[in-house]
Amino acid sequence: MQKDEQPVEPCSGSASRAPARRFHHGNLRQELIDAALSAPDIEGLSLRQLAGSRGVTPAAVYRHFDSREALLFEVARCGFERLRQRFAAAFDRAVPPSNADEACQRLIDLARAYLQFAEDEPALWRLMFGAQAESYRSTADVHGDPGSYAYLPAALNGLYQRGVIPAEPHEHDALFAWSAIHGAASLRSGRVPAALMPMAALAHTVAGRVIRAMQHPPLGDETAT
Amino acid sequence: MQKDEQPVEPCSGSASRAPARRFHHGNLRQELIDAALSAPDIEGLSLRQLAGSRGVTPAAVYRHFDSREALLFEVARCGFERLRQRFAAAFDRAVPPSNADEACQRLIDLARAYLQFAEDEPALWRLMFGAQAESYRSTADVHGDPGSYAYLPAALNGLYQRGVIPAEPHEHDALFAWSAIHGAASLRSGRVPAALMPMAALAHTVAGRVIRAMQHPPLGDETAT
DNA sequence: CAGCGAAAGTAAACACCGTTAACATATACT
DNA sequence: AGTATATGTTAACGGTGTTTACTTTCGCTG
Repeated sequence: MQKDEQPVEPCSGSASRAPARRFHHGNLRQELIDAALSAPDIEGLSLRQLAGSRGVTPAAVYRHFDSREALLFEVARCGFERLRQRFAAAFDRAVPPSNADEACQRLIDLARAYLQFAEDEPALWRLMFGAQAESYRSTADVHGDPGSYAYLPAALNGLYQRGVIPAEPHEHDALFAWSAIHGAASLRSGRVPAALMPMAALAHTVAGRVIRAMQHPPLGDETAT
Repeated sequence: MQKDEQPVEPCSGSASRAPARRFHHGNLRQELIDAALSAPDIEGLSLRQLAGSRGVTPAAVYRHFDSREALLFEVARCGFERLRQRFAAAFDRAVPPSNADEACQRLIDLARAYLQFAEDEPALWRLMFGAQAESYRSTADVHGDPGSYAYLPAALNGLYQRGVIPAEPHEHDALFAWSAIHGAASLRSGRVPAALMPMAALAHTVAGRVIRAMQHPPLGDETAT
């Protein structure tokens, strides 16, 4: 039950202008989202502060969103859109992969994009995948939006087509790959010292091992298909 | 700057007694922790409700904790202790591993314990590893407490000693294994349908593939050590 | 056993929060 | 011009974490 329904919007990005304007300043909804997007602690944001930062009363927010929750939901949607764009940029670097190395690199790039996103926008990342995240990605797929989830299976398929992995990838393979990458990002954004391994190396390590894991039949099933 | 400093306590477990007692009911601190431990949404808990549920005034809480945050911190500590106990139970089933299969099984059991914990106590899990978790595990290692983090490297060492994996495990190996398992738990406690794969199968799949990944040199480094 | 200090509770207040209802104003259309 | 609507404001409600000042009980020591 959203109140505005603007058709998705490019999730702008240019935030923090002068808050002063008189009565109708015509652009509040997006300004609120933008301000939230660039807050150091999105989930901890107070609706009143947020409104105040745009030079507006708390109640004004309710002309554009049903609740604080609904606002954060929209913010999360923008986050997923940003993530999708990063995936697209990383993925389209080499489509289709012309050889095995390129197919591998594509998965590595995907992992790197994911990890980099978590590092670049930790608050947004926490909003999207954190504790209460379920409510913010309820409408969407595992990734928040089916569009961005499609990249991973596609990358795995590329590995299969280029002969890097012997078997056509299953759902389990995607789940495992996704688990490893997501887990790495989770740990990195948590307490694991970021300096322990540079981002690119981490992406390479994780994606590389995921590939290695898929190159052989599962444990306890030595008879390959 | 904790106020009580009771020497760790076994993190009891027996919760929810009758709230009625007069003035000094002698056991409040632990009762508060226990009540929080078994709340459906620990992070969303209101200090006032919590106090009320134990038949006590909000201000009484401050005789035992510096703040709500400090209370949740103690709750998280209990969570990490419970997790450690589960690890211990899973791990000690076969120490030392007498053959390769047992060494593998040990890692699988560890993964299973981790996943099972996330499923059994989702609220506690979210508190420990969720959005604001950093503040709750600040004193501890990646796991919240060095004791529980030691199990994973030990299991990997077992794999090496039994010849399942060719190279002595590095920090990277542990990080990768931990990432995959933690990621799987994260996704499962999130939106990935739990019914997609039964717990035991998931643990087997994830741990199995982690092992497979470690059985061969990293990508781009075909020359084994 | 009396008395006293510390421990552990209460009561009342503060500032802040999300949310709502009633009201005010600027804009857009006929 | 005049009105409907979108978009603001003001004031209030109940709930929150936290503090301050006061009160009661426990445990000790003379």
